[in-house]
Amino acid sequence: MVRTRFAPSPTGYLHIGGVRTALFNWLFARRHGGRFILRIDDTDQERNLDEALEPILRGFRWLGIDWDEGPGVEGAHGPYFQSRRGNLYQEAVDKLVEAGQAYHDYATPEEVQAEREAAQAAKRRFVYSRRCMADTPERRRELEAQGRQGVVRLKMPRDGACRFTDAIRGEMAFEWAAEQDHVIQRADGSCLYHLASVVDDHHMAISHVIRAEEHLSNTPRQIFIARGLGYDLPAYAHLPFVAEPGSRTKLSKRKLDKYLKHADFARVAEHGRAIAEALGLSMAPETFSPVVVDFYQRTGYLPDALVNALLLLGWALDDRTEIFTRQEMIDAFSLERVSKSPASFDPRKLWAFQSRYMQALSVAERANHARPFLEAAGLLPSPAPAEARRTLEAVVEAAGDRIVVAGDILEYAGFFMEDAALPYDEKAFEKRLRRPPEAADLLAGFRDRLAGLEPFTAASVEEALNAFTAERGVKIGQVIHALRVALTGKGVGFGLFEAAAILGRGRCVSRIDRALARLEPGGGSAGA
RNA sequence: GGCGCUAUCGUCUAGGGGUUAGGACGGGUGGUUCUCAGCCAUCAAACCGGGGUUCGAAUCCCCGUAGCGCUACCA
Repeated sequence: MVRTRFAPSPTGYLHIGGVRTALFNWLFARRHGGRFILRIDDTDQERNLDEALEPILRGFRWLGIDWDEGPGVEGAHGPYFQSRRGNLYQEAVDKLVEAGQAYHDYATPEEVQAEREAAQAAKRRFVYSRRCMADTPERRRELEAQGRQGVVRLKMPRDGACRFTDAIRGEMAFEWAAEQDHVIQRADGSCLYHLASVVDDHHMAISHVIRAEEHLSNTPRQIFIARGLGYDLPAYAHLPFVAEPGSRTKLSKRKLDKYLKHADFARVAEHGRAIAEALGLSMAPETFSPVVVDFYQRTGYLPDALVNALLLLGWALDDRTEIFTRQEMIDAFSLERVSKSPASFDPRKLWAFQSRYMQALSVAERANHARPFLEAAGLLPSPAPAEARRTLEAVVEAAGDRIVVAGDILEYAGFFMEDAALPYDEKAFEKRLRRPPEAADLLAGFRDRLAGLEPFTAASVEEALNAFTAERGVKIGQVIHALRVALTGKGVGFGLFEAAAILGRGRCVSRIDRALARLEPGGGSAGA
């Protein structure tokens, strides 16, 4: 039975690199009919657990990465919170000490550090002298009588090598002597990560440990612990890092400001921020970032697009397949095809996936994705009346592939506003209405045509405009750009005739009148 | 400092003793449209360096170099 796991710390946000690791674990479990376990690494019990965990679970749910055991899904191997498994760790520590694979040690951190520095100065590898090792009760009492605090250290072998097979990197060999006598239990009785991780993996019957490359060098000490406890070893697979955009450095959640200097990242972040602002959300910059899953959820990306992009970060099927449905990726996934070198996360490539996935949806589906954004912005009541829904679908259809993420609907907010509330892009207003001397006259003339136009459709408006420009002997561009600004407030947008048809005769006339009034001396040109 | 992992276009990658080194993103140019987006066509762009093995190396081996990781009473 294949059983894989992902063990996030409750940090308050789900990081894109972590999701990639979780995804590969999930895919591997699903591929082999196994189970995917979510285990919460909450040994630092400093913050409010629920508050710190919720965004992580929400992110996984949104992405469709479901867990078979973990928070909210009880199984035979719980509890799934490390903070509640202390008894198992203590048991393991005792067993290791009893078996002579670990020992109580009473050296102060300063004493150990001094040895470490001496070794470095001599350009030797550091090997602890075990000067304060206490392997008998008498020795323990003696050292404790000196007022020393004890920890438990691993008694690592000092000869030979640790060999294991990594499913991605092949045969590995590490000199045992390079390993430290790592502390597994602190003076206060709490246990450290490596011990807890090995114990939990065993008790949760994890068959494949699939994790990031940073743990490759940690594997020997974990194997030592597992063997000391008499556990069967899981299979290991060490994934390449997810690196920063445009670099080979490990992606870190701490360095948002640095990523924002990268042009591609900045662009995506800026786009997301504009959507958040249109929604009136005040987002904390440290979590509203393109390295955090929440960013994509809030700006209206499709989970399938994000998952697809993440899939290709360190894995490829062949020389051309890029688009995978969830089932296709489950069927195709294998550890053998995971690459060994770090992959840097490219938000522009994700954007391209998003664009493709969005365009593959029907108008009704895209409208469904977009509607919550208009509601959140206060532009559409919830539930929306039938007429508003028709307008929404018409806008979505006309906008076509201009709506890449669902939040892009807010670019078309003007269609959902009162005429009197329509904001103008001042530069466009200046260029298309104020500066061309004939603009006001042409617009006024065409307004009267529209006022009597029947029926009022995209085709009839186009016909009317063609007739009008022919009569006046002007080019179509002399009217159309001015009209666009008058109707939508913007200099760019989708087809103008479609825009007019969506607004309808009354609103078109009203918006033209408002723009014309604004053109007159003293006509609301303040701030221009 | 020690130990380890890694190295193909700017980015993600395919290939893996003989290839015009393939695809995608991004970029350039031309076309189409009322603007924008798109779409179509087209172009540029890579095997880290040095040695070896071999008839032949980007591919195998060694050495460098670089990046990253581990070297914590962090995870």
